[in-house]
Amino acid sequence: MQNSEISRLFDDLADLLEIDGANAFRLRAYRNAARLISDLPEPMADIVADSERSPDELSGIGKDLAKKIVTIVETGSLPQLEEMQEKIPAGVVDMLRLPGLGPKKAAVLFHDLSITNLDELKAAAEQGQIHSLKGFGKKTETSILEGLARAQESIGRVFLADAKPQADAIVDSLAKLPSVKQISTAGSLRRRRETVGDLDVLITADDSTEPMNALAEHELIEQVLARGDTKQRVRLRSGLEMDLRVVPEESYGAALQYFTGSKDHNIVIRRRAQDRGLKINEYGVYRGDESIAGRTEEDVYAAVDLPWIPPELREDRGEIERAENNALPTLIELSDIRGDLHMHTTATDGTATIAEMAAAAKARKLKYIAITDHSKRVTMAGGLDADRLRAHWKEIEKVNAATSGIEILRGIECDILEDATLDLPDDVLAEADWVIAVLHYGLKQPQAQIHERLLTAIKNPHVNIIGHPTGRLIGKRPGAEMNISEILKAAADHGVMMEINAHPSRLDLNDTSAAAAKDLKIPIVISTDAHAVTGFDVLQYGIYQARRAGLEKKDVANTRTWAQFKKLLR
DNA sequence: GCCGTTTTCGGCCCGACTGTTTTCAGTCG
Repeated sequence: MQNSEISRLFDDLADLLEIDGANAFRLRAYRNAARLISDLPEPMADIVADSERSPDELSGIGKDLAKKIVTIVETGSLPQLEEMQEKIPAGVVDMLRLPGLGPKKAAVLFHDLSITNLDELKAAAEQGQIHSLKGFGKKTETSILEGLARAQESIGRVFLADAKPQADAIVDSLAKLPSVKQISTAGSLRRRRETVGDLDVLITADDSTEPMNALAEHELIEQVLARGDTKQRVRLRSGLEMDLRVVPEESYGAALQYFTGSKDHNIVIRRRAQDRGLKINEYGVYRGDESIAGRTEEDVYAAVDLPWIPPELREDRGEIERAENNALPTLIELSDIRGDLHMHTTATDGTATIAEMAAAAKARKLKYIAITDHSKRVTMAGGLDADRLRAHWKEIEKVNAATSGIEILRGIECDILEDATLDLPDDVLAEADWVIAVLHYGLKQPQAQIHERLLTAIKNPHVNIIGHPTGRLIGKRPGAEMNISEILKAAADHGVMMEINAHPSRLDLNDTSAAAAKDLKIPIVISTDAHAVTGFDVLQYGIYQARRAGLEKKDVANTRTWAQFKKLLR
């Protein structure tokens, strides 16, 4: 039982208890425990197995939660959760994903209208049954329908960061089988799209029996949905579905190219083949009946006179023309990154101290970090006013002086307020090493107002970068309305950098906007926004997004040393 | 639910906004 799975059970239970109207502090205890467990650097199962130790040695875990954790580790399930699931249908929990619907409203819809899933919710909203409920109105009804429309687009898609570890675990175990020669993921996961609909895995093997049996029995697999000689479809415990394809060695490259996509990219490639009197399918490249390529992807691309194209670029967004002109970028790698310039500590809503974050960053071979806690507007996080910020900076200086091997910079994540002023005065911002300006609130304002806010920040001489520029949360919230290219032009004019926030639910800027920023020669900074020492782990997903944008090492400012980086600051 | 303790139960980060209401509950971060 993984920490993430234990954490998930507590989060699920908290959702259900919330709809059930449980005490808010009890919920907090469950959610704290869930976060604590998922951030825990060692497996909870190890603590349970150790007779000298118990989960309640962790602050935030008491006798009751410790008992539940032991139950989960030993039996794989939590009786209280199952009881609650009997009481409240899963579809009611789904309603919480819609913006504007929280636990109280979901409970009213469930109890008063007997709505148990999103389909029934849609029908009720369309029939106008909702606006007459107490506490609801016309606007709520409309926003429910809008939220449902958006939720349906992203249904079944999960964050790359959730899908990839599962795919990797399966690939790793299948790769160890004696009969398996080659193995790779394909599809949107291989292209590192920010969300993934299902998993595709390709193998070459002498015989499909062993890998298919092994997959059927893999601990992550819940059910085999279909099985033939060359293709098996399974459902994972997480709900994701996966196709395993067994192909002959002479077709591996062709199949990998075919199943990696994207569809649009492949259409252009196949058209090139036609122009050359060739035919490409998942088995190979053919001239008439004769196979002329297919063993490797390089061979397939070479057959249409192209160099191999990195999967992240295969979206028919100009990569084929670039390949033809030998102008493909050398994409940035995780190991190119030298510093991380966005993170939080216990001063606001982080879980680790300055020193702990610095040590964790150093262990990841980073040479510099900026501590960028929240400004005072973010009250829930205990955001810093000028006095507390200056005291915090003193503390950072102290830790920096006492630490070797990594430079710790004094930063701030300063809110751009709804009235287009900054949350801290200029004389304070002027003292910082690094100022990130961000929108957190009022994201629904009209575009003109959003622009005014962003332009105010961009024009402020102390602002170095705009953090998570759109404020989107993938699959949940679309981000503020803006003309991003206009904002980027202003940033380019004023020497303001742009962030790719690496958090899997943000990845903001997205791939296309980051590519646009590159075209304007805006230095891009890939940041983790870490709120815990484990928060640095998401850096990889920021790199994937940057690769999809075609970014090279030189396009990303935090691949430089801090001394070099400083020269980019205005 | 947890914690700390004045060892038995009270306190636990909360301010702004929205849409509802006509003084505020629910949602958000």
